[in-house]
Amino acid sequence: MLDTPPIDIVRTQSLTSLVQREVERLILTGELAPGERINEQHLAARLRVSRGPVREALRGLEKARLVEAKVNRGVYVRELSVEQALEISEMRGLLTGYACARLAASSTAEQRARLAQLIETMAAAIAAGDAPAYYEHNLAFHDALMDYAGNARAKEMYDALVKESHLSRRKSLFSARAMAESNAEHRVILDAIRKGDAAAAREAGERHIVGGRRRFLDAIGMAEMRPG
Amino acid sequence: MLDTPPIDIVRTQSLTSLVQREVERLILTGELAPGERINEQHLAARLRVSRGPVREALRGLEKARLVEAKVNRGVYVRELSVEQALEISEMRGLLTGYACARLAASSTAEQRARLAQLIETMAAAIAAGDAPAYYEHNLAFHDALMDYAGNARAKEMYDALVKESHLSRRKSLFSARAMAESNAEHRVILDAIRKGDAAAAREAGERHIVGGRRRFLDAIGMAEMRPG
DNA sequence: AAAACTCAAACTGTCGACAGTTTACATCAT
DNA sequence: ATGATGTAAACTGTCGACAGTTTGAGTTTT
Repeated sequence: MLDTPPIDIVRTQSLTSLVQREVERLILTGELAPGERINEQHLAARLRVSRGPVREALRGLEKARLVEAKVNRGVYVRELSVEQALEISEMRGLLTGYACARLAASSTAEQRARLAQLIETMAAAIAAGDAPAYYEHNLAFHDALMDYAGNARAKEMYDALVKESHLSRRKSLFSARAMAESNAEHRVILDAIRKGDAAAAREAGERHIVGGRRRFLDAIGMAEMRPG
Repeated sequence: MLDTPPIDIVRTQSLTSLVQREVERLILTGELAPGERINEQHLAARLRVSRGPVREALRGLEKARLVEAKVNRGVYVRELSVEQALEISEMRGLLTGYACARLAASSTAEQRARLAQLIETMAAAIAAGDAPAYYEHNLAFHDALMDYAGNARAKEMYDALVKESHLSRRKSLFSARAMAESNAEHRVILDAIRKGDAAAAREAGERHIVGGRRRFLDAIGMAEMRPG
């Protein structure tokens, strides 16, 4: 396994939670690849911990859908089929649409200003051809949307879906054109929110994810799976 | 703790999964009440199992939001605030609306027939004043909706939300009037699906859950918290 | 009588070990 | 060479034990 620094004992939180966070990090960054087996003993030795906390952490990650456990056969980083990835994206779209509708119904001036600011930052990233920066601020924009919507449960579900979507082997490397398209949709969303048009905001939020899915499929050359 | 039969060792599945299922059952049936502490040692002794599998099972239930773990202080059956219960119901409504829209866009004759059949069964239960039967078939109706929608992820999220909603201490004991209202909404949903009107189906599905929430609030005498 | 303190019992977090299963390799047969 | 077979190593599932923390009863102090 990989060279991560061992975890030190902290009395205010359990080793399990630390292991869980660390393994989650390894998965989300791709250091542990989808389909890869996670060896309990090696992982425990790596983190200078016994197998107990490791097993508990893996059980948690299993429920979070980041790993799959096969009885007597070990735990594997979950692999996402294209179909599963699309389902996840559809659910993200649903939640995003919901959040947009809620914001259209009630949002503060500061919230709208913050969203506008993020859109401008993304525009700057596109102009600079800085895809990683775009990616980062895009995440922040969607986080803000879900945050401001005021439904904690919705945000948690959304966050879980985003984590899960990282299991997709295909890294979403956007072209400049795709980024521009995406950010234009962000503007449509914000406009609808500003107008207080909940139905339009919802539609724009859902469309945005559908558009993201299309851009994703185009990027991996599976345009034929476009939603019909 | 309670008098459940001990779990026997089966080699094809782990004790952890059996313990998890059993504790989940205890929680969903209310034998373990929200707020109640779950003693690892007692539970392990009850089920004739060591603490390892019990701890792993509880870790899974924590991620499923059925229990909460406090470091060094044990695991408690989760308590739901009214606000949290409403958030859950809102998410159920969102998913239900989604499923209805999908079904309006594409469903088979058998599926529509099955839904119609469930509605008639519920009508019979109402006529007979059989609230438990209504409750059961209502669950089946909503299960079928999510099943037929064809998005496995959506169904899993929905199922998780339903389980979580059982944490609400207020048991939803419906009056005959509430049941009749609820079933009338079922008919509206099915009509929209039959007409292939996705927007109407979605609206009907969401309204149905909102209506359920109103009936719920009426029942517990908190009408003032009606969504505004 | 109420609050602060003391100490033992109870409990959680963690560990190392054992049993049973799976996996991988070496050997043998074809 | 290829496939089947047997065996040892590796790994998972489970258990019992120990250490540190929390809880609660009993005692002392104000």
